[in-house]
Amino acid sequence: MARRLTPRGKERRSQLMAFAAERFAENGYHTTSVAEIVEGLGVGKGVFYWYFSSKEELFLEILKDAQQDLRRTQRQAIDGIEDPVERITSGIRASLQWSADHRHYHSLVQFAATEERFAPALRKGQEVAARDAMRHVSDAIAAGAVRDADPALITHGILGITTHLARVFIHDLGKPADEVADAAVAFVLDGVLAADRQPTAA
Amino acid sequence: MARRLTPRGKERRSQLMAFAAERFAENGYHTTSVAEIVEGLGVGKGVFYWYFSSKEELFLEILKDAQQDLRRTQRQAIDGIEDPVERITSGIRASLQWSADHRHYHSLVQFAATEERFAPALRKGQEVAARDAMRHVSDAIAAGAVRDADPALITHGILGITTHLARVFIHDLGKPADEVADAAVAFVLDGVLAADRQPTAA
DNA sequence: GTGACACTAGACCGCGCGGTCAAGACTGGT
DNA sequence: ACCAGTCTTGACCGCGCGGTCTAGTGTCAC
Repeated sequence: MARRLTPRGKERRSQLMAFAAERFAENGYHTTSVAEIVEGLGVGKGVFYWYFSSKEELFLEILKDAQQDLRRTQRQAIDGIEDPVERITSGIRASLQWSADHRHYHSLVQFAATEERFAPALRKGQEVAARDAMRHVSDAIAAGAVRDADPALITHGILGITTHLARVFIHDLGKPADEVADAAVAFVLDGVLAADRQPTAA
Repeated sequence: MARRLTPRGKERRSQLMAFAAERFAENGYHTTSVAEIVEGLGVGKGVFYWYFSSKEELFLEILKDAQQDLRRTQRQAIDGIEDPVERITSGIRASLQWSADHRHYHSLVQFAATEERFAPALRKGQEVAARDAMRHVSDAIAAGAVRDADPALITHGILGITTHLARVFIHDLGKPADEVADAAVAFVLDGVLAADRQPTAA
């Protein structure tokens, strides 16, 4: 698409994306019709196709936006932190907080993975994120702070814990993000740190 | 539905479920039409609606089947094992092996979670699985083998690692299930075991 | 005030979908 | 041999979808 947009136009576009994201997350992509989206905003169908060339494009745009936003949040969170392990834990905390603040994003991702035409775009963003995280893991291993195992496996173990706990405890059960973050960090560190650990007594 | 089925009928029904599961996983639920399914099997449309009252019912049936099969596999894997920690690790290994043997199931689950009308059925099965696993975690905590934290958090941490590693390394990268299982178990145990652990040296 | 263009409305279109149905073929029990 | 009931065929239906298009209206630069 890419049109010249006045401030008013930008506002409309954002409205459409925000509302559609909510509906997609709630009801699913296919079950949410373009008609439903424009009706929900009380506008005509022409508005939709002025800003997006198709429903598919809208979805991809929402996905891209969310991935960029998460990445920006993570970068800000670890900015200025030197210790690689702290960078990792801060990243985890930031991700979980972001998850709590953008609840519908999870469903969108899950859906995108199930359809051939959305999977590539999704995967691309996730690979970028995984590479970011893996760099810190590798740094931590090099510094002797994390046990010397395949960084890819460690990284994805961390990502797995983080996303799953986000879904179950933040998304579904509504627990506060910081509590879940504490638990996630504890789990990850005790599985990852090479330093000694006190046994919890028998 | 529930019809009286002759052996021939049961065979057809299985064919339909197997083929549909493959197409759903490959292309998505909505993008796979009933017409496509029956054409793929070279039969008429009436066949489909003889065995299933709707496309939706078919999907739920596939989901239920898979969940039952996984659960059966897990039960068999831990049968006769006493030590709760070993039960957990055996469960992890069995799950990952099952994942490798039933690659398309993952996509189905991911999709089911994104649509209001499938989510309940999915969640129900997952809660059963989580409760199963949690019992062993609680046993392990009681035995002093696992550190004394919220069993739900520990359990879901384990499930998160397991499913995520399955998706990335088995599903996407095609690594052998037993290798991934070793890594998953190592990650989980070092994050969970209360017993002493040797530092990996600095 | 006027022209240029960003923006909006909503009737309309064709397609392909999920689902139906009437007619008949196959199969096994008796 | 026959019948009851399982199984199969494929033309058909109506609906609702994504997407189009025309006739506008709002807005701002000059």
